[in-house]
Amino acid sequence: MDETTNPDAAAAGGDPDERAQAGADRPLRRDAERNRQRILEGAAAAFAELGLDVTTDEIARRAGVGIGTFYRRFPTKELLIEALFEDRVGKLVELAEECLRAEDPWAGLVSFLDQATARQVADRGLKELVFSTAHGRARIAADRDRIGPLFMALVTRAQDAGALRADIAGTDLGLVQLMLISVADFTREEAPQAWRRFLTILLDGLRTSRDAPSALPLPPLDPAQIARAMECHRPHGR
Amino acid sequence: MDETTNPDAAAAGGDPDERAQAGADRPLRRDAERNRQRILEGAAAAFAELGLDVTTDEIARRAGVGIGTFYRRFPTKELLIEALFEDRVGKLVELAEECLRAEDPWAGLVSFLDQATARQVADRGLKELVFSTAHGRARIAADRDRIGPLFMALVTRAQDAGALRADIAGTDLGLVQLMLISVADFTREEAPQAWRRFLTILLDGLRTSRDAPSALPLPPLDPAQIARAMECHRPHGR
DNA sequence: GGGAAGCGGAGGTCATTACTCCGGTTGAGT
DNA sequence: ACTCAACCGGAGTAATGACCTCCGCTTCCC
Repeated sequence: MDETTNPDAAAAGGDPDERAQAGADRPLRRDAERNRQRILEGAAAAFAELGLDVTTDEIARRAGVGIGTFYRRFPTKELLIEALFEDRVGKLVELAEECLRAEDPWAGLVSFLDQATARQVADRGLKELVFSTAHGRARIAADRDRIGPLFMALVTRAQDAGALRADIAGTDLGLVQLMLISVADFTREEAPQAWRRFLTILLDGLRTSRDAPSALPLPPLDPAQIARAMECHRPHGR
Repeated sequence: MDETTNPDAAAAGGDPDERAQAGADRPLRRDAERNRQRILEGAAAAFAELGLDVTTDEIARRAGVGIGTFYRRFPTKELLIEALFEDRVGKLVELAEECLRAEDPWAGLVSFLDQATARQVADRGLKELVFSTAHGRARIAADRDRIGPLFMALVTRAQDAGALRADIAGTDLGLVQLMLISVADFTREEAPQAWRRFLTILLDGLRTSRDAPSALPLPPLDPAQIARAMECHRPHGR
């Protein structure tokens, strides 16, 4: 169980088959390895679309394998989540660091908000990992903790440049993303990009000053779209 | 069953007891009427706090009555929802009409956003009724449909006055509220008023122009508060 | 004081979800 | 080719939770 999910574990003990260490892959039978990949792919799609609460049956169904196979590869759903999102959250941290190095501090901040939100809109599971400590107790939690200081750095850098209003704190950045993701959750079916309208509006509110409003990147929803969004909107939950 | 929930029904049929029509109240035994009130009160609190998905058991528990009693008064949870929220949604419509009559169009718009959001933040059930057609098929749905045109009127009036940027549509108003409520849901335990920060920021983004940022009505959350909010945050659902 | 209306809550039913078990199958080494 | 351990699939289990019914006892009203 451990060796299928944690590549480092096998190397430690007295492994009878030394070739296992030489090759990068586990000594996993071909069909088993193929199914493992299928599960990873199916789970990634399922988590992105439905969130971390998808049933194991749904994941197995999407992967095209039996439930028994699923549980042999990942004894716990939690282990699968760790395996899948270990780097995804880390990538968000990297994005923040990268945007912190942008020449224009304001542009860096905007770029971060835009891309970080886009990723979480595209991946419900990622959003849930970022905004709740319910899952991901291991490495994911560590990455999550690295985000806070980076928020603060992005904010103060943009403030020092005189672009961002002075009364904003690092913690506001996360809440801004939360707001945008909520809009995206609501309008997903009708206008998946609608959240960008509100990012633009929010940014106009976050600037120290401006004359005219920035151009909105896409048209508003019409009432019929709102009505349809309300139809298939589960207040909270799937 | 009907006569306990629908006051009009009893008057129609050949009711043997004519006094039932004379008095405003149903010929309901005193303890029964008392329990009915308790259920209404308990349910109002439960819906406000936990949303429309609260279990009937929880409602009965808060009301201090048995489940049997609950079901005798309200054969269906849906009937209870109708009875409770019939006017609440209507009150939102009235609020919009009232704000439409404000001397200053911009102030009217701001006032509406502020109060409408505050009511939905204070009452999860109300928010769910407004943003989803899952519940409330009768009179509530009718009231919900009256809101759209009023949004449009509020917007165009503020735009004609030159205060609101021209590229906003009526439908944006609902989504702005949705964003603010999402923040409130997240920060509820730590800083119940935090959403007002973002209302101010959004309004600064919605103005046609401004020089300096408006003062934010309360301080930002600190990282520890965010962390605690993440702890007790159920990604979606209770 | 009598009887209808009402009370409470144990428990039935049904749906959902994480997870197990085992008879049959497949792949890898000889 | 042959063998057997590893693997596969999915019916089945156990736990949970939600809605709602039923019925023996209580309370009110006349």
